[in-house]
Amino acid sequence: MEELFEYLARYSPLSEGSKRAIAKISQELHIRKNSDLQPIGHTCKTIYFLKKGIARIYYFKDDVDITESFSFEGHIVVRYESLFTGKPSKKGIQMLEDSDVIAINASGLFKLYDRHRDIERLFRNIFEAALIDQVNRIESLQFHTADERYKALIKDAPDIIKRAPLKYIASYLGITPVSLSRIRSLR
Amino acid sequence: MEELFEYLARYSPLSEGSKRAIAKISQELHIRKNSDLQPIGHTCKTIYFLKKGIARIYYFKDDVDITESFSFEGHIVVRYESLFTGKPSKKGIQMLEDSDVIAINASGLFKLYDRHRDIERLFRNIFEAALIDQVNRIESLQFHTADERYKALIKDAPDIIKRAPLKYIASYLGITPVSLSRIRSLR
DNA sequence: GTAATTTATTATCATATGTAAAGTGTTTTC
DNA sequence: GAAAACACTTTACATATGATAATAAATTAC
Repeated sequence: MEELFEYLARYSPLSEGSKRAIAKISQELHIRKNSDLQPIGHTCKTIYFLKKGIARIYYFKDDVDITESFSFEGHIVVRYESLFTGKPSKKGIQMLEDSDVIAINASGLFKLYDRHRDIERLFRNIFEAALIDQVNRIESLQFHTADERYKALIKDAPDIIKRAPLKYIASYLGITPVSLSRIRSLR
Repeated sequence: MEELFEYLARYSPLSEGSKRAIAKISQELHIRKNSDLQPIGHTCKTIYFLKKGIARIYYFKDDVDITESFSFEGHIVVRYESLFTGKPSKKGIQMLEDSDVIAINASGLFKLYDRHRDIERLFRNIFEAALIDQVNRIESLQFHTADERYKALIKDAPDIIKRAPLKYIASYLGITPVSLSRIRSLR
């Protein structure tokens, strides 16, 4: 659990009691490469922290597999639109490598908000940071070319090329694998 | 202020004392059509509630004016990436009509969090909802055609066509005005 | 109210990306 | 380790969108 608390401490401090409370509603999981951490159709009731490994959130649009986002070790994975609405998500979470994950029970966490104000504040800060990330992603999608987005991705996460199949990277960039191949062949 | 409190009540309840505290750090403004509520380059230190009128968040990319988002009466406008980082925003907020706005001082608001837990909780809820909106916007930009995005926009906000210049709508959709003209002429 | 400016449309041509199909290389399965 | 499945690249052609320019329509300024 230590990695998780190091991550959380980056957002705001937690009392020892709050840490114990979070530990109590969390459990460590090992997930095999290519298997689903959460399948499509389930309601998101868990906040996952990636200790080791890399994940993607994906869904199907007209039978085409679309990668909405990648998440790396040392970060959390959440399907916000399901977690905060309580509705089933049409998105799944798949691990792209054999992975170690800490699963935090979300309804348990939200209950802790009342008695542990530092926890509520901490997760408010985490979700505010996530909001910033999403705004920046929109900017990237709205007015950068596919080529620019690809360059930005490999700058941001150079090892993504080695760790995720190009077909997933392509749909993440909003293009087809064929088009990504073309972009890559220009270098 | 009543419209503001009706809006806030949709997210979670506020005590009378909390309402008074918010009113104290808020002020009503009248803004002329086409003028900036917040110019580019300023740090976002205010959360605006639109009583009447319509706003856009915009910025310049390579001298081209880009509309990042529209906001309508009965909703708030915030440049999250600046509000939560404290960094100057490269985005401005412009009113597209003569407008009535309630300006909530953000640092004043954040100070209220300590003594008014209902306020912290309320704004956590508001920002969580904003996070959902951004996730959905990403999905729209990532895997819908410009034509689909245009249809979705007029379904979502039919009067946007009458109230915002098409050039702004075009850049919001991630296309040029010429391309938007083409899309529109197909109907 | 007229002139000047801005906004929107249309046409033409260029470019980027999509689709489909074929071929090559890699991984998985038994 | 061979066969099958999958991933990636390349080519050819189709389509959508961009860039530019000309024109028309609407708005703004005086």
